[in-house]
Amino acid sequence: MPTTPPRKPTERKRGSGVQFVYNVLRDEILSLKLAPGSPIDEVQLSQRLSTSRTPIREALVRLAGDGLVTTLPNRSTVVTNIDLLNLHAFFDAITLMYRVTTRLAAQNHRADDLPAIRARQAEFAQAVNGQDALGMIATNRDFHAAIAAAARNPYYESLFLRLLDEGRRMMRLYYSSFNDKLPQRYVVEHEEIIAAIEARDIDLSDRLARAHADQIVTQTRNMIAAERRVDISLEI
Amino acid sequence: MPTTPPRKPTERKRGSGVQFVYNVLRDEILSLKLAPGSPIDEVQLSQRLSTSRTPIREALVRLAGDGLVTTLPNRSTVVTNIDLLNLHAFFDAITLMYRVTTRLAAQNHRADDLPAIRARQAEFAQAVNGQDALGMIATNRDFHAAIAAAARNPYYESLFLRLLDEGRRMMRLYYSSFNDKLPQRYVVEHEEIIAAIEARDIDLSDRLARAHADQIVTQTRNMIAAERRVDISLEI
DNA sequence: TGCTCATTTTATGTCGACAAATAAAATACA
DNA sequence: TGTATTTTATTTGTCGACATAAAATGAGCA
Repeated sequence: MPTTPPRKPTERKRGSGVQFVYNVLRDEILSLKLAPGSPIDEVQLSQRLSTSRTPIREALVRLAGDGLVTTLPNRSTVVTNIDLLNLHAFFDAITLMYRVTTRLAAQNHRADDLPAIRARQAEFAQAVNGQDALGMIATNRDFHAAIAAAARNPYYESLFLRLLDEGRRMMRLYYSSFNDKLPQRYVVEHEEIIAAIEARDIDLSDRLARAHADQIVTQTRNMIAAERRVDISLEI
Repeated sequence: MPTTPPRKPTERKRGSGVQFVYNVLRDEILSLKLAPGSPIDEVQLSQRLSTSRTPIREALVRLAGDGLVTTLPNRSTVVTNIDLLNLHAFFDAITLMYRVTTRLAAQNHRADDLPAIRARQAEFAQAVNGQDALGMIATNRDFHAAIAAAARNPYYESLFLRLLDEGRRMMRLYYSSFNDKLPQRYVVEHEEIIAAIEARDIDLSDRLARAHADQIVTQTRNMIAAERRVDISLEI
């Protein structure tokens, strides 16, 4: 992948400018190519993406709505940094969303939802088999996003997507301490979840989702704790 | 209250323009002064609020992030209309948020949270005693928002606020069929909730919040059903 | 009269520029 | 040398204008 986004100097359809900027920035933020806390220079960005400041600003406002950037009045907007103080709130919320979306998917899914979910699961399994940790994070997100779509509740879905993105950033941040032994266990759990959804077993779906979420939360916690110990030992 | 917003032709501090426009539009949308589905003319708005189109657009983007307006590409942005198809999803989500925020408030509230909550409850009781239905809706929102703030989970809080606002619009929409006998019952339930939070009784808080939410959902459902019958009879 | 296509019109998306506010630098002073 | 104050510079917030896309209008024709 080239590090510079694909662009042709002044050829872009009307109306796609903002979307383009939004997508580029969003991707760079989630992939930590833009570090948390780093300031965003509007002029520099407008030059890099060869557009005026107006689409940049609009994209930034949207990203601020997503919580991905923070706008300081009259000062630079910065990439929202990951606060380790509210970790508990994050884990609590994402666990609940895992459960609720899976439950509702078992209840509300329609005929063509399952193929979509299975397709995401196939990509996930492929990433795990290929020992592609970053790919696993992304495909895991897509898998659960597909389930959330089948749950047919846009309120839960939007919060869940936001939390999954936040989790993706966190995972990337602490990726260095990943042991790289990607657990086949997650693949199995995903399969069980699919089966429960297909059987429309709401209670089982809930229990599986809860266990799955606890798994992920525990591993993430361990990752962060390990990294923190390294930080501390480096500080001293 | 004057129907035109307070403004002085060209005197406004730098940076407050967007916030001002955002607040005015938000209030007008939530109070149904701007009807759901009605288009928003940027030029007309810029003249009415005596500002340029740029702050208007930025405010509209923010409102779109809140789900209060919907932007149709290359076409007018319209006030998001209340879809009665997803009512089930709405009630499901708001009930869960009532429960979760109350639970967590019981668990996480600090010393100065309760006075704030009690202040909102006093306003609520006053609105109920004064048979001020619209005031009751607004103060009820603020009461539960205060509880959500004490719950110390920004993810739940933001979703809950969004749902409460959406509910406020729905209530206003069907206000005509309100019986105007404002139930003292809600005041009592609020008092019980406060007591449970203060006692840090998580299970009781959850049960009370659930019952309270069911009350509100049931009444709202009845209101809508009654109004719908009227609609149907008018159509025939 | 009714339908299709060209034209006009209206409103949005984007642009470059100016003004104000904050940060940075430079100067004055103790 | 260190601190306070003025000056400069950088960056954001706002503005008016132009370009373009979709809707509204009107002309042409069957």
